[in-house]
Amino acid sequence: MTEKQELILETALRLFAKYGFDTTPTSQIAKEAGVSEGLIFRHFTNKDGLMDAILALSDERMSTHVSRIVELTDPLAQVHATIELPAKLFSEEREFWMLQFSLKWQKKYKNQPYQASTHQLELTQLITNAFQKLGYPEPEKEVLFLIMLLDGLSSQLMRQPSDEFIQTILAFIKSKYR
Amino acid sequence: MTEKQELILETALRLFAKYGFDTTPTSQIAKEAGVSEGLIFRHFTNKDGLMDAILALSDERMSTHVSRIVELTDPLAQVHATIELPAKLFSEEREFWMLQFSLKWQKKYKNQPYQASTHQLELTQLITNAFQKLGYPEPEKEVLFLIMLLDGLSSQLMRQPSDEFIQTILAFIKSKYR
DNA sequence: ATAAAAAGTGAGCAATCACTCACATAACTG
DNA sequence: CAGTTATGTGAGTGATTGCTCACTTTTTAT
Repeated sequence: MTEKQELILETALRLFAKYGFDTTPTSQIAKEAGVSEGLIFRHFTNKDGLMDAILALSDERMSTHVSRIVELTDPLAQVHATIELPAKLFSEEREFWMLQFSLKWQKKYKNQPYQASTHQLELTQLITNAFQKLGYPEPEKEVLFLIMLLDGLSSQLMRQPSDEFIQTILAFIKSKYR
Repeated sequence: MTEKQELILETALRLFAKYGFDTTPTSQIAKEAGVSEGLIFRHFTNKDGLMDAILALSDERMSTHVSRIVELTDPLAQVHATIELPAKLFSEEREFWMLQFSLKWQKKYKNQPYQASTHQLELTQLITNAFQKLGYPEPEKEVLFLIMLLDGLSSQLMRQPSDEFIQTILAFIKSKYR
């Protein structure tokens, strides 16, 4: 990955997150990245290719986070770590994950990111087992419940990202699982 | 509201929900509605005006649903009715509400629909009181929790709209509040 | 050093899109 | 009925956009 390639990806990510994919012209990406427009197409074929490259990074990063949760041995610790995941994602790379979540609603990339990825499935399986070990009578439904909750949490985090708010709500959610 | 005006709105709604606002040309709306393209602009000024007209309907419809919940006297019944709200919205007018939810993530209409409307606030207040009456120690946090949960539920409903799934998950959620 | 491959440029093209406008028809109004 | 307003048409326009391509510069390989 060239220095300019990374620069293009970073800029595209920032602009896509800020203005949306369809409303961000490749000319603007080139301008703000300080490269010629043609270079974008040389490296990423077309505008969709740019998005695909950004999404490929999503999988890598998610993989790291999930494997850290898998490493935990205590099932309750796994559940709590999962609850903390959205806030962690947003604190580390806000724009990147905001783009991910906004994409969930776009038809084009419906089968790509966060939601139905291998890691999502792996995590679901893990937390199902965790709930089972913790003695919950309906672990599958419990996981679905948690997924929905964290989905909504992500949505809240995008609007109200103050540290105080995050800590309060995380503590409250965790208090429901002990 | 003319017959053709309604036809345009319906068609625009369907196409916006299916393909997204930015990627739906006004020419296609006109074509599928069986009217001339110029008529769209005569009635709705510009493409944004079309969207605004659609969003104005959102407020009306939500108002009906919220006032029905307000009319209930039992606080637990209010909570349960709120839990059923997303599924109700989707069963009645799927495309319409899908568009609403997808819009949440678009910068342009961030201050418009579902989320921060008067009715959202009214409902939040109502359910806060309901939780208080039910003896929950932290009613404000409890409401936020429920909002997030229902947000995530909406997201699930869009992907997996089978009746069986909906009934199962609704029953499970409601079993948490009694 | 030289050739070949890769990286980088930017003017320009074809297509698309939101929107206009001159005009036609239909619906009210007195 | 005549006059006025509202509704409806669709070809045309200017601006924008994704993308190409002929070309230059830099890097790599031998």
